[in-house]
Amino acid sequence: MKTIEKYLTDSGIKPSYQRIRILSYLMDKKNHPTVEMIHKELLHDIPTLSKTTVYNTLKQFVEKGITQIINIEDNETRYDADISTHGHFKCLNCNKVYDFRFDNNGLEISDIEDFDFLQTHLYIKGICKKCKYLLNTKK
Amino acid sequence: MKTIEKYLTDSGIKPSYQRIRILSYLMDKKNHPTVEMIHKELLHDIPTLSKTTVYNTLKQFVEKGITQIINIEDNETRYDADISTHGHFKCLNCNKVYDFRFDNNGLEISDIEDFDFLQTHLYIKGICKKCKYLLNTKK
DNA sequence: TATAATTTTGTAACTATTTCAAAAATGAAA
DNA sequence: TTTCATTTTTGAAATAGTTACAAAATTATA
Repeated sequence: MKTIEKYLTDSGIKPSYQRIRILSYLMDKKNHPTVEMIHKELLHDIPTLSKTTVYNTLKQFVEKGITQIINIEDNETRYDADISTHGHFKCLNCNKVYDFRFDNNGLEISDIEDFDFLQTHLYIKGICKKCKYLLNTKK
Repeated sequence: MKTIEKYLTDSGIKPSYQRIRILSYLMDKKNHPTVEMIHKELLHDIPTLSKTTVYNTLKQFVEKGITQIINIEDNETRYDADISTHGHFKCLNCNKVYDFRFDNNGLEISDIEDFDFLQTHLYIKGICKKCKYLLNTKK
């Protein structure tokens, strides 16, 4: 069995064609896509693919813990098959979402000492390196 | 002039009755409300208050920098008049959103070294102290 | 007081997401 | 293979949060 099929099976998800393709998309592109983006892109290869399937599949991936939700946008949800602890940077100029690593241990937190932490989401917004130089040369 | 009116004026916002009431609500309750919550609550005192006004007012508050958006929920936007750098903890059991302080300097970030940071949002989800004990005693 | 500018309101439109039942595909048993 | 049961996908309709917009109401200005 292929790696991606085994990964689904091991996560308790039957590896249907649609599920394989959606997970592959997430893993290959690493672009933190919206449902819209996934659906639009895969429609080229799977003309019958419905948006509901994309929604259902992603919900299942999240429940089974192989995909995480990114709420860096105000209006729509993005998805990430990289479930390791990492942060997301959104450039307010080009709107691209970048991954970044951060040290969870160095983080000094007050006021919620005896709470149980299950998920940590770190979002930073600003201007990315590319846009910074681009905007500077424009002056 | 009252403090809250002066705060609005200083921020470049004309202190209309609705705006004063909405900002007061945010500052007094400190409950990271949704538009729905603000509207429902203030409707008791201002029966003509429209949801559009709440939306417009909050949008203006965010633009003028006296309110920040909290995207800890998947579906709806929450608002916070505390614009100091602080994190938000959401209890997955009771759904309450807690504030917490964290040391921004201790945060070691890789991969996005030359990026300009404008906003930092730290969201943690898990089980709060209250629910933790409550769930334990239930066993 | 009359007029202009601003603010609020309510309806309609829009968009992301969910619900749900029928159709299609898959799996198991005979 | 054929039949029946189960699972998955699909598409249409419903729902919910948000925005657009023009009319009404309020406030500021001359």
